[in-house]
Amino acid sequence: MDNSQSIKQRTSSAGNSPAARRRRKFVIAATDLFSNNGFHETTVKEIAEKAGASPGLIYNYVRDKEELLSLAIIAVLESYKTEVPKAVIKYDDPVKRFAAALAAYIKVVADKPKATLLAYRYTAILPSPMRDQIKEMEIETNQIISDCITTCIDAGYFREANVEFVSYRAVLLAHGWALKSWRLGKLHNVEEYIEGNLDLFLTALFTEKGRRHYSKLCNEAPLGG
Amino acid sequence: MDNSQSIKQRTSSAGNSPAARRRRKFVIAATDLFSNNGFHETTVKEIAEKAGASPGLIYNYVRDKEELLSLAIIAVLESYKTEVPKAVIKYDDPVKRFAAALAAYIKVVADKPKATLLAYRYTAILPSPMRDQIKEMEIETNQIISDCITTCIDAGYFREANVEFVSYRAVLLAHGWALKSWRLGKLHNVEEYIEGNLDLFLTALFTEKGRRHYSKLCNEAPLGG
DNA sequence: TTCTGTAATGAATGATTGTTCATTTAATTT
DNA sequence: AAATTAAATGAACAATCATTCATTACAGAA
Repeated sequence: MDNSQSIKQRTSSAGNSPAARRRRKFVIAATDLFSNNGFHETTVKEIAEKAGASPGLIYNYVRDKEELLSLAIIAVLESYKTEVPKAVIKYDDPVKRFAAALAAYIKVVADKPKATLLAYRYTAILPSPMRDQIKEMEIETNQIISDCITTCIDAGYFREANVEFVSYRAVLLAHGWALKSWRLGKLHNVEEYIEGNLDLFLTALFTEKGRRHYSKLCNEAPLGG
Repeated sequence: MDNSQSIKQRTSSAGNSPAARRRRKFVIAATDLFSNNGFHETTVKEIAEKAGASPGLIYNYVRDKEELLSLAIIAVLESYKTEVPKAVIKYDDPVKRFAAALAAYIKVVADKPKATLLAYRYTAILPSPMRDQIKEMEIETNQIISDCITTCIDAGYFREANVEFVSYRAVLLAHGWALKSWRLGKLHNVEEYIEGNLDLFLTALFTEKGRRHYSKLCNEAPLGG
């Protein structure tokens, strides 16, 4: 009868009420099943089972199956947007910041590769406003990397370049870790992948000044962390 | 009653019999619909309509809906495997060959970005033997690029590097053109994208000898084809 | 304990859709 | 023309699931 009342809390993911916690349980279960078996191949019943509840109950916390997908994908993007800045603020040096951002991004992806794939596979089926929100979040994370690059250029460490463009490639290669695993199987470990990509970008972008600056940095304290 | 007889030709895509042509019509219609609306969102009826036939007829040419998906994805990978070598054999110079391979790959992707996305989104739902075949085809195309890089290294133009690793990144960035369009919208044209990526790899990989060699090449005749 | 509102259940519903197959149409042969 | 084979149709079938809702279990208040 009354529509909007029965849905407990429509806040995106925050909150610690019992309602919010139960809701999160459903999202987690759904994420897991969607990631492993695909969205269309997963039934609501299975999600309920995995969350230790009955199928009907899900509809008290979520409008429909699709909303679970939205929430799952948004959680992934949120983890990018949280983890990358957290890594960046630890450093002052522009080059270190860039390196930390790239490394952090790859690590988040590597931590839950299936989740990244989920976003890749299913963003397209979401209704357009939701897609826009997701795109917005992507761009925000990209911006963090862009800023790092811009700072490096301003400091004279990186040569002039289309920043937006370079950062897009960095992000793509980060996602690449997840895309790789099922396309070509496991070839390397994450550390190697991070190092290889960092090397690629730095070698391509450094000015002479940047190169000297960097080798001095490396002698002082090894990168990574 | 008799199963295997009524299916006209189970050959992958070749043949010019009327049967093969009709079969291809279905695959083309399916590819278009799957690409634009998604596999699960497309009904067999729609495919039939688009192909100008009745739903029942499809099953004379194809085992099931899923086989249409297989054929669609395989067609994409086949176009990679055909176009890239075609571009490479036009050149003798190792660096030019690498450049041509990368450019060709990006161009095929850019020509049918939706098709590339199709492969990304739906390979996972295919049965494992089909997935393996697709993976095999991927690797074969990768190998072409790997070979280019190895030749460059042997000639002393590129520095030592993990070849498999570098070629994977090249492929990923090629696919990136398709992945980009719907994630971040259109930022650049393909030509810029090709040039930017080429620049990235060459700057990162060149030895001093390679750099000199390349600038000599560029003065003789501008790259690209 | 009794009452009351909320949480939870899970069988029933209804809509969708891949697939089949009895039937018709067309093409080819005799 | 008649007979035979192949191609094509599309209504009907069967299975699947997302979603609903009548019903039950529960929690706290009076």
